[in-house]
Amino acid sequence: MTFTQTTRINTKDDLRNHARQLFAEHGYEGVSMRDIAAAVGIRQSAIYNHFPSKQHLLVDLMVSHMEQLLDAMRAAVGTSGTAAEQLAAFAQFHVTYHIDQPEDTFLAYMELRSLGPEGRAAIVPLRNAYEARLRQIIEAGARDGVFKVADVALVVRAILAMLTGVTVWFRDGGRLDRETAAGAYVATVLQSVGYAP
Amino acid sequence: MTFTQTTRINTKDDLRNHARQLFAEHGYEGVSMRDIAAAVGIRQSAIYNHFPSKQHLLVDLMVSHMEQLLDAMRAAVGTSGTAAEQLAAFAQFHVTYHIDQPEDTFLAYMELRSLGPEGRAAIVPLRNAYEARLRQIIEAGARDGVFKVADVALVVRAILAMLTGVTVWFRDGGRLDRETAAGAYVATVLQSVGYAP
DNA sequence: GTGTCAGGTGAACACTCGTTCTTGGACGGC
DNA sequence: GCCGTCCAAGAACGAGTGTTCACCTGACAC
Repeated sequence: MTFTQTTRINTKDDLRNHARQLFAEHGYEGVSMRDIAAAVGIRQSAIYNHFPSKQHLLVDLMVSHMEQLLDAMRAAVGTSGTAAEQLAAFAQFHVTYHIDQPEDTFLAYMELRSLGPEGRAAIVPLRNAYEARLRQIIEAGARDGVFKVADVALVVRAILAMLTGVTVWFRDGGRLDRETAAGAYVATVLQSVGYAP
Repeated sequence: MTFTQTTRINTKDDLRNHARQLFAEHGYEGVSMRDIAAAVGIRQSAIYNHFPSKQHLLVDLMVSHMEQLLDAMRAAVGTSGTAAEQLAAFAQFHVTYHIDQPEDTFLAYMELRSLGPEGRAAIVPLRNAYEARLRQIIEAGARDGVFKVADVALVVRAILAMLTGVTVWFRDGGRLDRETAAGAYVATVLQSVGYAP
């Protein structure tokens, strides 16, 4: 008596979505294949028709997130404008993207340690490419003398940590709305590189 | 034939130290009582002579860390000096403390979600007290007009996230030494609140 | 109608998990 | 010498882990 077996539309995407949410909430190690299956409404064994292992599921989630993040960032920041404009666009993008996709981004920054060597090898270049774009902007501003930074690599990491931290406290319906929060981060980032308009 | 049974000096501290390191490396869920016991050189069952449960071990670690952090911060920052001086002292302290105790601090910021309600109830007030001190400093600087901040609560969280991020990349023997890194963070933090000396 | 097949099921595998319990040796106080 | 305390060992508990496998079923192509 297996009724709804054929009413499923896209089990693979359902698995991705529920796994993303559960991993973000309890951590990779804290979620079992049975938990994920139960959330989707199938049995644990059926997951293996879509993903060869739990680890592959995690890597799939993290890689696709990083690719989307990278593409979206490049589209949002562009290549024209001053260093200050690009930095503002970058900060604005990073904060709003992280507000809109808190689970994905939380996962990407927290579960690197749950990745095996092959998974890490897939993620690290994508992260580096993302960081490299910010580094480019900071370097351009420093070269032009509009930014004052003590150490470029350190400031790049400091800015990313500062912006990503938005996921920890931001809640829809809280004291600040998306735009106000993003604006405050943009202003803080611009000040942090010593930009005086 | 249990030879070394009595040669143990302080098993409880050994447990704390090894558990701290293992939790920081693999996450709370990723470490078993057997792992911890093996690291210390005893059997799993002997752990329960010192801690009533794995959860209590985690709470012990996190609470004692937060208490030490809070005490050390208050000693380092003091209560005299201008807002800028206090902020510089705070940033300097936070970075060097996190560089020196990376496991403790990583744990404290990552494993809140592994805490049960009673553990969370013990930690949250300590975290709040720590944040509150930084908030005090920022507010004083903003009141005096030497700091320009878009939103005090947001900037407090932004600064903490930025500074805590040092644990992700800093390695002893790397390109930057402790003092250089801490100095760069101090400069970046002061700029981020719009302080112009 | 019949064959193919993606995608379900349920049972089972071999572990590992946190925790409990009984046992026994070493030790300081009396 | 004896006793209570501390703290270790080792076996066992029931439950949960990721994964595999044989089997079944509904939908679609021809």
